[in-house]
Amino acid sequence: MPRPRSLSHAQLASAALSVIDRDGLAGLSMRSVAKELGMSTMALYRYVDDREELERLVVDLVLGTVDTEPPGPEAPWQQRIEVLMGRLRDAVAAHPEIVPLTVAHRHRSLAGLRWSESVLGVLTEAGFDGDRRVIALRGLLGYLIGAIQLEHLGPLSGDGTLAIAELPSDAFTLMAETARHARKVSADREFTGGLALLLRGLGA
Amino acid sequence: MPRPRSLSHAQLASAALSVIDRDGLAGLSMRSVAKELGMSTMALYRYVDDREELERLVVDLVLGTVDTEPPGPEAPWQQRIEVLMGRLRDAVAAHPEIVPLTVAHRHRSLAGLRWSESVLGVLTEAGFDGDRRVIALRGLLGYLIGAIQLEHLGPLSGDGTLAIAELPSDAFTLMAETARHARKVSADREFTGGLALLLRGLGA
DNA sequence: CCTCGTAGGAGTACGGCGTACTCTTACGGA
DNA sequence: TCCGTAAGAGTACGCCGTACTCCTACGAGG
Repeated sequence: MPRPRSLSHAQLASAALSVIDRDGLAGLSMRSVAKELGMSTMALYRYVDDREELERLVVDLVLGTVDTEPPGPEAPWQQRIEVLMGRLRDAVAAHPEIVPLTVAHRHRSLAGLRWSESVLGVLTEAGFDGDRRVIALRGLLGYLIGAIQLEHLGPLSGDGTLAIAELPSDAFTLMAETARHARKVSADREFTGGLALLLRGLGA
Repeated sequence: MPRPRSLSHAQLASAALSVIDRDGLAGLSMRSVAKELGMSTMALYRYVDDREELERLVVDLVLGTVDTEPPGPEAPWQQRIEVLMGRLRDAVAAHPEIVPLTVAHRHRSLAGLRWSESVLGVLTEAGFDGDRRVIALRGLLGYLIGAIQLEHLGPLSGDGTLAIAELPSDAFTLMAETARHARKVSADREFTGGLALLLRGLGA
């Protein structure tokens, strides 16, 4: 057969990721990625059906870096899950701009599914099955997605905390007070603290 | 002063919401909203700085419908919070297409802040303060945002469950099994089940 | 070694988007 | 009645994703 492909999906994805890291998610376009690769815009369509598939490749690239091997089985299951959750959070935190992409394409990413499978493995070994296991996984996933977005797209912590602290404070007494206090709580402690609540609930 | 405004922000927002309900979020544009109102595209900019502000108005309109009055103080605080969470979930569920908008503009919506203030009120009456209260609010908010997105934008429940059930099942044994089982768990039970975990953790 | 089919890649073009800018028009106070 | 002001229309620009056409470089079969 003629003309072997000169580009792998991984190269394409990492070019897109470079664009995102440099110019933000808003800077991502078929044109900008093509320029990054030194080829014409339309040539990208030899490798990808549409922009959505390109985005999925980026998500796969990032989620592919997380180690899905469940941590040592001698540890308590709560801690094993905490490690898995933390690894995914860290991988996304390395490229915060892709947060909206991970949310949109999570369920179509093989790497993401591998991670879920791993979490399910730990849950199963801990004795979860049936409805309880479904609810546990969904609860963890929901918290993970929501917490990551709170962390990277908005207050309480981060810039937004300041905005809230400037509200008409007679109508939002508690919000103002909490926002002020939140500035002293690190994103790490917020994440693991919330997760600990969930895990404690799972254990009861 | 001349030419009183012929449109209120609420009218503008509800026109935009009509477009979204009819044509989906992808159908929302300055042009489509202007057409809905029978006016020129650029006239919208007399009422709104840019598209982002229009989106924020839509979020405010929807979140404005939730009753933020905390339920009766005689009830246990877990139940009071569950009611508040449920009300917000229901309001969003009435217009599922706006989910991405609520996530993006949540922290700039007055109605959203009112809701948070109300949750903080319940938490405070339940004895939470300082770091614990920050973490409780963030945990609840994170779960709420994540769970709503899971519910409306992807698997496990919904169409995606089927997609997962068709995976190479030797590599994703647990995912396939869980997805199959998840079809028998209603979205309602998933949401309240996960929330119950969080609330149980808060109570310990 | 040559040739030919195939797939890679370039170029052009279209419709849609957000929005900056200019011009016209309808109103309310003096 | 007239005038200042803001409402609204219209036009245009530079992006976007992508459909389509054309040219070109390659590798296998003779």
